[in-house]
Order: sequence, then C-alpha cells, then structure tokens
Amino acid sequence: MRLLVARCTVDYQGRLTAHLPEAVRLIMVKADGSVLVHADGGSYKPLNWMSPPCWVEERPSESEREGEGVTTWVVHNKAQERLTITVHEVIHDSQHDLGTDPGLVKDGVEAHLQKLLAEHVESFGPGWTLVRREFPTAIGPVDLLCRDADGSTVAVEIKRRGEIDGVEQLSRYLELLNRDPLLAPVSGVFAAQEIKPQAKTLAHDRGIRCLVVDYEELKGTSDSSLRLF
Amino acid sequence: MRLLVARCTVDYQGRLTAHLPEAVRLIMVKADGSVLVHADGGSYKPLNWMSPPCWVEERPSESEREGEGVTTWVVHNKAQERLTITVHEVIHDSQHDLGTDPGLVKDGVEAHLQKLLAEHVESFGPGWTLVRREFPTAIGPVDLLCRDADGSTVAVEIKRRGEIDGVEQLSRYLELLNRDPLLAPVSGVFAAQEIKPQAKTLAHDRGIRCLVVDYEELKGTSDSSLRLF
DNA sequence: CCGTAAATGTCGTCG
DNA sequence: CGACGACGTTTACGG
Repeated sequence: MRLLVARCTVDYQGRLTAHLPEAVRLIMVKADGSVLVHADGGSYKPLNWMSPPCWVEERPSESEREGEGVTTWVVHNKAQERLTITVHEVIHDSQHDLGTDPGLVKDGVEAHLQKLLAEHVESFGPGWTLVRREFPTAIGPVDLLCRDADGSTVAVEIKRRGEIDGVEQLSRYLELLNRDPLLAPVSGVFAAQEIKPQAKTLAHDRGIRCLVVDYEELKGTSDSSLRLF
Repeated sequence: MRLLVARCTVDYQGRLTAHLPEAVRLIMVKADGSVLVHADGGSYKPLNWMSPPCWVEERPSESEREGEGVTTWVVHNKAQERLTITVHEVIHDSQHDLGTDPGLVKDGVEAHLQKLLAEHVESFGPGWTLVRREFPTAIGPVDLLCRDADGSTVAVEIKRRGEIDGVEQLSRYLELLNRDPLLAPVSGVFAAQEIKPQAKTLAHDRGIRCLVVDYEELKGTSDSSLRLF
C-alpha cells in the first residue's frame, strides 16, 4: 500500500463527471491497484476512487508545468472509466507491505430475528402455528408460512427495516400463493423492527397487516414484545 | 489526519458484532475524529470504521501485555456503538494537516437528467407540455407529470439506470393517479440513460413506454437525442 | 431534525 | 457472468 499526502486536483469521468479543485488530500494506492482519494473529514467514503480491477499510468509532466515537479496519474478500468490525479506538491510518500488480510467475521441481527419469530409464532396471535420457515415458491422462499387460529394460511415477510420493497415482495408471494387452491385464501403479515410510514400505508392499502417487533424484548421472552396494527 | 500502519486486532459492537484477527492494516484517524481501518485490497469500503461524531479513548496497556507496547483504542459514539482497536506493533505513524476540502463538483446524476427533460418535454413528442416536476402523491412525488398533444395525462419516471424497481415505482404512481377522475386516464413513460432488458419487458407488459436518453446529446440540445421504443 | 430517494453505491449469494 | 437483495448502507434533499 502506498500512502501519498499531496496537493492535487482530481477528475473523474465515467458513470458521471466529477471534479476536485486543488487541495491537500490523502491518496491511497492499494496492492490490487485500486486508488482512493480521501479528505480529512466526511465518513468512510472517499471523495473519489477507482475500484479494482484497474491500472495506474503515470504520465510525464505536462509541458507547461515542466520543472515544477507536477505529475499526472491516469487510473482507468475496463469500462473506460477514468480517474485523473494531478499531483502539484508531495507532502508525504511512503510504501508498506500489509500482506493479505484474514478477513472479517460478522454476526448479524437479520437471520436471528427470523429464527426468534419462528420459535414464537404464538406471538402473532393465540392458536397460531408454523407451517414452515423459508417456504419455497417459484419466485423465492417465503420467510414464514403460518396458520392462524381459524386454520387460514398466513405468509409472513420479515425485515429489519420495513420499507416499500418488502411490501412489494410480500405482495408477489401472496399473489402466487393465492393461486394454490390448497392454500388460498392466504393473508399477509409484514414484520420488522421498524416500518416506514409509506410502507405501512402501502401495506394497509393491500390488506397486509403490519407488525413492529422489539428485538430485545423478543430475545428476552414472550408475547408482550409485539404490537399489532 | 493521522496515518498509522500497525499490526492490530479490531472489534466492532453496535448494529452488528464483528471481529478482525491480528494482521497489519492501515488505521486512518481523520480530523473530525472518525476512524477507518483499511486492508491492502478490497474496494473503498474499510474493513471497519466509526463515523463522526465519535470519540477516541486511548486505554493503558492491558495488564498481561504490559511491557510489550500494546495499546488499545476505544472509539465510541452517542448510539453506544463501539470500535475497539488493539495495536500490537506500530510500523508507521505520521500526522498531516490537510485543511478543509473545497468539495466535489458533480455532473450527470439523476437530478440533472430530470431538469434537462423538464426543460425539453417537447422531446417526448410534439405538443407535449409539463404540468409540473415532482408532482406530489400520497406515496411520493412523480418525477414529471405531463400532458401529451391530446391533453392526456402522462406520468414520467426518470432514472439514470432503468431497472425493475423503477418500473414498479412508476406502476404504483399510475395506479394511484388513475384513481383521480380529474387526471385519469394516466399513461406512463419510463426514461433512463440505459434500460435493462427485464425492466423493458416488464414496462412493455404494463403498457409503459420506454425512453432511452442520451445525456450528452440532450445537454447539447435537440430532439434527435431521444429514441422512443 | 425526520423521512425519502439516489448512489461512480458496495457486497454477498445464487442461478 | 448477471440478477437480486441486504447493508453497521451513506449521502443529499425537502418538509
């Protein structure tokens, strides 16, 4: 990894056109050839970058700048995207061998929520039973397929954050499931830790019930953790 | 900005739990206190990070490691998220004053495309007029609401890249708008710089016209920049 | 400050 | 290789 702190201007041309006026920035060149241009603020996203696979070409100084130590880098990839970095003044330049990274170990909340709800379907209402998790359909698996106290089929879609896309997804499942005479009529429940107003409106419009789940309380125990709307 | 190349282990606990085994990585501490941990590959996303506003607390060496030069940083924010970096060996450590960045100038994003098309609705067809941009509905604003030469209402959805989601979005708007007797019947146009085959098929199936826009040509001017399908 | 949609999104998985 | 969904999404914009 090469770390270069330099006064520079940057231009990107590809999916859009972008320009950075002259200023001091960090230019990071990774072992795989990718390039990141960072400012001293903002969050983790660079001001400009080029993702691998890509190639750096160091051009000779532009004629009018000769003798001033100006260098231009052109980073390009297969898709004709082009990142042009003009270095006006080098403040720091160092190279480091980091080796390959062993990689990140994650433990998400997402799958856990489905597992918890599957283990507590009675929380949806008294007399509810689980038919199965990940119930297969032609367009993908339904998170939970249940039966309510009347024996009616209910498809449950679970998200951490409930947005319109999730309601669309559940709607597609419901349309398909309701074509099966052995299951129909199938109603829907949209369950999430948080449900956006627009998603709630759309769900309501389509006769889908919304359920806000309190993850911590559900993990703790019981039925008081759910609020039906 | 502080640049630290070090052999370290990292733990994050917050929205999820993650762990990085001991390895050499770049630790970047920005002027606003944010911290990024980068490997020598991957893309611009760090392995782990903490976004501002956040605070770094440098803890004394753990007792069992005393004398080995081990230091632990705990970065935390208001939301109780916590990034713990244990530094086992420092390979490089430098500090740089970058100053505030003048910021990025962009051109060619969806907003520009919408503005251009709003200024050239006649490009959709002769006699077309603009009713308004960002026409409000209960489920969100329609990009452009127009009337064609016959005075019929047309809803236009604009994307940089046209995918299925965009067609779904337009379909929802059309369903809602067609409930309004003052507007109905409302037809749809899906406009983008590039439209994926699946999106085109779905749009066609729903009676939505597709329009491929050449941004550069449209910016130039003229009507020859549009091709109707 | 909240809510929503865009993003040079990136990143996995699965067909 | 491309499509699809999730993301510690982040980021910009409008009420």
